[in-house]
Amino acid sequence: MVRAGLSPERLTLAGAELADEAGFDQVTLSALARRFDVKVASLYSHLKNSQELKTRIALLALEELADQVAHAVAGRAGKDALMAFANAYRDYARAHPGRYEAARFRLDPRTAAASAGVRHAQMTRAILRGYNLTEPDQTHAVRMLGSVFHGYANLEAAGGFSHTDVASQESWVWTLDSLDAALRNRATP
Amino acid sequence: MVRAGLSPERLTLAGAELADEAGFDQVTLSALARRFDVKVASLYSHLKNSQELKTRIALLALEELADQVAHAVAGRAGKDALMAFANAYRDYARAHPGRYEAARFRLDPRTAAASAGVRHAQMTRAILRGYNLTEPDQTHAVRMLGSVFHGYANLEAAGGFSHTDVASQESWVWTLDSLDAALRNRATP
DNA sequence: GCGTCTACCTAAATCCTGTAGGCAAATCGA
DNA sequence: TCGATTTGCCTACAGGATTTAGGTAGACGC
Repeated sequence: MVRAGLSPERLTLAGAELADEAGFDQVTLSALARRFDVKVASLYSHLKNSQELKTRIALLALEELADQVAHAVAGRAGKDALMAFANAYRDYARAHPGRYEAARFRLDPRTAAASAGVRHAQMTRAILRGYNLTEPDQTHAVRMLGSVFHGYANLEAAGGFSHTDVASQESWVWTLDSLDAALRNRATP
Repeated sequence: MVRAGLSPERLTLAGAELADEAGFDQVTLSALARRFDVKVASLYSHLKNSQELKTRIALLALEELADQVAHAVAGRAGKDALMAFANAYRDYARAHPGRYEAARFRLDPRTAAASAGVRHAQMTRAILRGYNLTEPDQTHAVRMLGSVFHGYANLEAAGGFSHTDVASQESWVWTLDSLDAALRNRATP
């Protein structure tokens, strides 16, 4: 009986790949067991339950996304930083739809507070420094940007933008231009 | 043996209520059968499978949402119409979280084309008439507005805006003000 | 080499989906 | 009103996912 060499990390990674290939809701312990050619019960030595698997995939996705955004934004400011941030976000959602979906998985508050989600909020605020907003406007802006990025990625993933011949890329740039203008408008002199 | 008086319509409505109470992913034929005190297999006389149930709930939600938006927007124009539209959208998402989630359920293209989703798109374009946008700007704007509304409702439902003491309502108004300004900025003279 | 730990196993309970076939209530035609 | 047909709900069953309990054999420390 050769051992498969499972671990929470390998299972999480395989789960993330499975999510990208088949959708986050197709990520089951059974599917994962098949992928490793192992019996389902064996996975319970490494993961408490399927909830933990999903949580781990979500945390992985948040981490990866935060890394990519951080890398994209580094050394940029103002509109340049805004565009880099938004593009990193959208690119990740397009390249890793399952992981992106996982990143939206509802975490319990304690887990969320310890996740890379915190870095996302910090980076968003960092972007906004270039726009000279005072509180509470900065908080409002964080929420607005989060909504647009998330909403756009979501609708695009759902195929909502594929029924006209206007390219999604153009709408995206147009949207970011509009947001930039709106934020500059809000700047305190 | 008293008959329960099931029908696709009653099942759909009960499913929608169940979604609001417990979440769309908790909507199962089993749960529905329990609610009607009926055996699961009996439901298959009225619904092809659980996919059809979910699709019907999604269509119901789209219909209801379109009705509410249409009612809210009637007789308004410009920013007034934009606010009414956006508020109707958000209010529905808050009052009926499960149905709202259902409205985002991925429909196959044929079903989607015959759904109230079409009315949503039309109404969004109607709102934008007040901003005097030419194509393709109008399409871009439709996408931007859809993203913001959807993204905001989604993040709010996920509890993403409950960690600071800045009221979500204020951010919402601020966001709508910003969008209005951005759209006015885009108007062709 | 021996004992312990642990990775993976079998077995089984529970729950959800879906199919096949049966009985009785509702309905309709004469 | 009575008989035939339709149909609403049933039992039975099969398949797949989750999860727990308990067993066996490989890996590893001494």
